[in-house]
Amino acid sequence: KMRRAKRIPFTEVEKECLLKGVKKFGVGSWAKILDHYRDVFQVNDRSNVNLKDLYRNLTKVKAGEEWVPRI
Amino acid sequence: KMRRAKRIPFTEVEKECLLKGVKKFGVGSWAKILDHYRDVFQVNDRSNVNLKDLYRNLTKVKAGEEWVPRI
DNA sequence: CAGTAGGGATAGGGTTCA
DNA sequence: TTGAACCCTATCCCTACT
Repeated sequence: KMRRAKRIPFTEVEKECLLKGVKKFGVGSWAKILDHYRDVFQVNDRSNVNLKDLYRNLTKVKAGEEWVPRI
Repeated sequence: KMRRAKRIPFTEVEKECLLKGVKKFGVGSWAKILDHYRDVFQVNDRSNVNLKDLYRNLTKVKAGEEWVPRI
């Protein structure tokens, strides 16, 4: 099974589409969000699991940081 | 999170096991290598991340040094 | 089989200190 | 100042479950 050759950081556009998608379809609807913004996410070959991971990262409380609701 | 009390240089045995492990399991299979040679790496409490860092140091091109394939 | 959740592993930039 | 060892964490993978 092939691993990705290298890590591809998410772009600001990808992050914005993910957050808009969560507003539109709800948390956990990764496949729906991926399809709705497929033109954006296909560029870097993102999967529904990638979107789940990005959301987890965007919403997690960083060390020594106050919690702020994200969506 | 606890920082290590002191820096522990890698032994020659540790370096040999790492390079053998890379031949056996491939670059990036740090957890597998750690487990296969656990008797060696447990001595100084090495982690999979430690092995990744060691490999990076062993294979990196030093200043003013010609590049030589390492594995 | 497709999808999601959560734990775990890896990659690569950063940091420390001798 | 360089470099070996160590840290940080975004990204990616594995597996159980539905």
